[in-house]
Amino acid sequence: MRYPASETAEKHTRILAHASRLFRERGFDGVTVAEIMNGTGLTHGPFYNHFASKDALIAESLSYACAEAMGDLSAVQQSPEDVRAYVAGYLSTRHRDTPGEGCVLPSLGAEVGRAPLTRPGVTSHVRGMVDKFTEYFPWPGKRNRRRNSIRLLSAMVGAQLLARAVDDPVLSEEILAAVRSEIA
Amino acid sequence: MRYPASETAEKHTRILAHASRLFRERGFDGVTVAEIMNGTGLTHGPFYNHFASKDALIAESLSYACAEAMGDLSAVQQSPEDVRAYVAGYLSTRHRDTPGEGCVLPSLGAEVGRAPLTRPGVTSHVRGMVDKFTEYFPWPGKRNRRRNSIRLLSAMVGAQLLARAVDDPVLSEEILAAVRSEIA
DNA sequence: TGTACATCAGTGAACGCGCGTTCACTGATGTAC
DNA sequence: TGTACATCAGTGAACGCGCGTTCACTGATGTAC
Repeated sequence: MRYPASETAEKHTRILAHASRLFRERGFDGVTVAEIMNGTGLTHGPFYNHFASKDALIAESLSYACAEAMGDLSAVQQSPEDVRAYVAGYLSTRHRDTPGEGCVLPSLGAEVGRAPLTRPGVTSHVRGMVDKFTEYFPWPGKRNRRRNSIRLLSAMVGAQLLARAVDDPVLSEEILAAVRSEIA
Repeated sequence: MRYPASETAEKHTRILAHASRLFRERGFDGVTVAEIMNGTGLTHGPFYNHFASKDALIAESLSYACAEAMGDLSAVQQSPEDVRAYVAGYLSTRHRDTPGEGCVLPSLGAEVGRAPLTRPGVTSHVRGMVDKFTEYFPWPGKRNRRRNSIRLLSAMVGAQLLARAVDDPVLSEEILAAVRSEIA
C-alpha cells in the first residue's frame, strides 16, 4: 500500500543506520539484505525501492557512518582535555566490545580496500580525521603535527583491530592501554 | 586413483599456502573451496580428504601463515639495522600492494575477531611479535620497551590497513612514511 | 466537501545462481602370498 | 620375483541451502474533478 511521503526519507535513513551497524559487527558478507530490512520493521521487498543493489547500500551506509563519526569528532571542543578524552574513548574496552557503534576503520578497513565503491568516502573520512587531529590535538611543538597525527591515528586503528582479534583479555587490555598512555 | 603417500603431506601444505594467500587477498568469504583446490592443480572433491570444513581450513591456513611470518621475523638478526629494515619492509608500498604475501593482521585481523576458531592461533602470533620486538628492537632505554613495542606494532598494522583502504596514492604513501619515520 | 481514480511503497512468493558439501566411481599404488 | 587384491586420493556430477534480486499483487494516500 501507499505510505505518507514524509516517511520514505526517514525509512531510508533507518536502513542506512541499521545496515552500517550490522556491517561493522559482522562484515559485508555476514549480513543479508533481508536481515537489514527486517531490522527496520520491513520485509526485504522494498529494499530495491531505496537502493540499486547491496553494493550500493554498502557504499552509502559507510558514507553515512563516516559522516556521523565526523560529526562526533567535530563536537569535541578544542581543549586538550576533550581531545584526550576522545582518544581515550576510542581506545576504551567499551569501543572494543561494541564495534557496531564504533569507528568503521578497524572493523571494515580491510574490506574497504577490496571494495572500490567504498574507497572514496572512506578516503575523505581518513583525510578529515588526520586534519582534525593535526589542528586540535595538543601536540607539544608546531613541527611534525601532521606526522604525529597520522602515527596516532594508525596506532589507534591498529590497537582496536588487535584488541578485538586477540583471545586473551589481559593482552587485549594491555594493547589498548599501551596506546592510550601515548597521550597521557 | 591412489597416489604415492609421500605426496599427500606436500599437497596438504600446498593447499594451506595457496588458501592463506587468497584469504589475505580477498577475505574468507571472497574465496571458494573450489578455487583454492584448482589453484593447487586439483579438483574440489578431495578437499574433504584434507580438512573437515572450510572453517577448519581457515583456522589451519591462518596458523600456517602466522608460523611462516614468525619464521621470517626470527631470521632477522638482532642488529638494529636489520630490525629497522624489517619494520621498513613492513611499511613498504610493496607490502601494501601484495597483501597475499604479507602479514595477516591488517588484511584479516577484523575477520579474525569474528571467527572464534582462528583467534587462539592469531593471539599467540601477536604475543610472539610483541615479545620479539620487546627483545630485539633498538629502543633507547630499558624502560617501557614492551609498551613501545605494542605501540609500534599497532601503528604498523593500522598504517597498512589505512594505506590499503585509502584511494589517494599520495595520502597512502604519506601514512606509510609517517610510521616508517618513527624508527628512523 | 465528497467521490473516483491513479499512484507507489509495501507484501511475500518465486527465481536463479553460487557455494559448501556429498558420493558413486576410478585406477595406480602398496601389500599379501 | 610375479600375480591378485585391497586401498584410498583422486574425479566430477549432483544436492541442498541461502542469498541477492525480481515481480504480480495490495490497498492507503494523495489528487482531479
